[in-house]
Amino acid sequence: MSTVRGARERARVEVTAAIKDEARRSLAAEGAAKLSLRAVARELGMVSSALYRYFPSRNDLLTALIIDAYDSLGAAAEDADRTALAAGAPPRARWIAVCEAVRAWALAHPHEYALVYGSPVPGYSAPQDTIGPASRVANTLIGILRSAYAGHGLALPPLPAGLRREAGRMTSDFAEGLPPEVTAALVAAWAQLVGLVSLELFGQYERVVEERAAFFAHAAGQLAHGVGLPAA
Amino acid sequence: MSTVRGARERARVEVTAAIKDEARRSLAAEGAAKLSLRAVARELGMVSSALYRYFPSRNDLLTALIIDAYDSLGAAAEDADRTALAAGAPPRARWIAVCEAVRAWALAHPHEYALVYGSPVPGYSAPQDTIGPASRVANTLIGILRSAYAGHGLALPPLPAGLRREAGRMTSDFAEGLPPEVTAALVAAWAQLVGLVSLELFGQYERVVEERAAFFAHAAGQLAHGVGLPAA
DNA sequence: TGTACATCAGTGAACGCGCGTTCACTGATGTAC
DNA sequence: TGTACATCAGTGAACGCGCGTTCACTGATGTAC
Repeated sequence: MSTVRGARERARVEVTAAIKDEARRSLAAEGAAKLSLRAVARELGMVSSALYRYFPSRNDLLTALIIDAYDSLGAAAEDADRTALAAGAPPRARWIAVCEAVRAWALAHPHEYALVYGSPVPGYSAPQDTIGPASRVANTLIGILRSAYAGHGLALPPLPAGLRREAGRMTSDFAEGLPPEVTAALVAAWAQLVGLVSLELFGQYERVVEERAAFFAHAAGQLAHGVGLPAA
Repeated sequence: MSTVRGARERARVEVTAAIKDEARRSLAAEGAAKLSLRAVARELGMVSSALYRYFPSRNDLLTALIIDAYDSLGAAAEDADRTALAAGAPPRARWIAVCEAVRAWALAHPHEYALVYGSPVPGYSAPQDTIGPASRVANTLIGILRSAYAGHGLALPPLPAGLRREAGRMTSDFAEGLPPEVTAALVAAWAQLVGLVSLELFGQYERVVEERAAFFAHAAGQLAHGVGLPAA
């Protein structure tokens, strides 16, 4: 009953996937704001109204793409960490591996990256379902810092008075067990990581940075330093 | 001849400004991808074809908005630095003042910020004219580092071998006079600054960072540290 | 100062296009007896 | 195993909308003599 579904159910799964694949292709050509159900249907040889059997509206299709993008990016980050960990890498190397994985995924899926980390799509607001997938990358980074902290500890300067409460709240909200100054540094590093990737991807490195891989590797090392994972 | 223009010329300047103002308003409501000449014209009580007397196409209007946005942001950064300098602030305080000015401008003009630092508008590619205005913020930061370097110097660890050439090239391209490791750190800090502002603005701080001003101030201090401007 | 002409802002209609969504329908697949 | 009915994927037409851009035009402003 749960393994062998009927032809109807199997077809449904396949067509749903085909719609999302085609929508991702359309995303790449036109951007999220111009994602069009009719264009997707046309490309699939269906009539546009048929898509409504699969997604109740354009926004629901967008939501599905966003969740998939977060999940795909999150999986890439988790894989990179798992691989580094299996190779016996210390926390700093794991951190850098995850940063590199995020950048690599973004370069491979620029429009899905823009979908989640670019400017918001006008008229669209992400529903609750995106929250879980959205935090996978951050959780991976938190995991690395947790094990570093459990190992040799993380030495960071104390927080300014004005930020202690907020850092405490953030810690108990999503980074239980870390010292608050590490939590604060982590969030800042995460924002900075996204900044590095976004600027490269959105064309701001034009005429500025040429050797982008080397530059990113250096910056990722600085980020590691910023969260208390200094070199050597 | 150059001071008192005819009624025609004065009208042209005013209508051009009115069109851009209305377009900025429309930007805020719908986003850049949906910026519509017809909607702008409608709002101004003109007929849509009349706009073609002022901008040869939709893309040219977009370009004008982008240049204005870069200029407005650049002016905000420069003002902040001038003010800090006039108050006798040391380089680190000037750096932080400029970062704060960028954030404040972005919060005040979120859609213009998204226009220049958000995901690229599909089907639009920025022409040469945007390059100059685009670099005003970076140039302000470079100026601060130059005077810090001329003063007490800037102590940063040496660059990894793989980045020395690139850092040298960047230095001679746009930061003549700075040590290459400072140039590299500056570019990374600039990307990270944009990341901090973008994430806050694009809604990624939801459920994560609450006391955003305090958090940003702390992060800006870390950025200053990263370019060799440590506290006290 | 007055006249003839050139310039140009703004009009209104049109072209050709694409969009999201609804709805009554057909016909194939699945289910209960 | 066979029949009757329910479910549901996909169709095709339609609604009502908005878009960028072109074009021939009117009428006011500016310029040269």
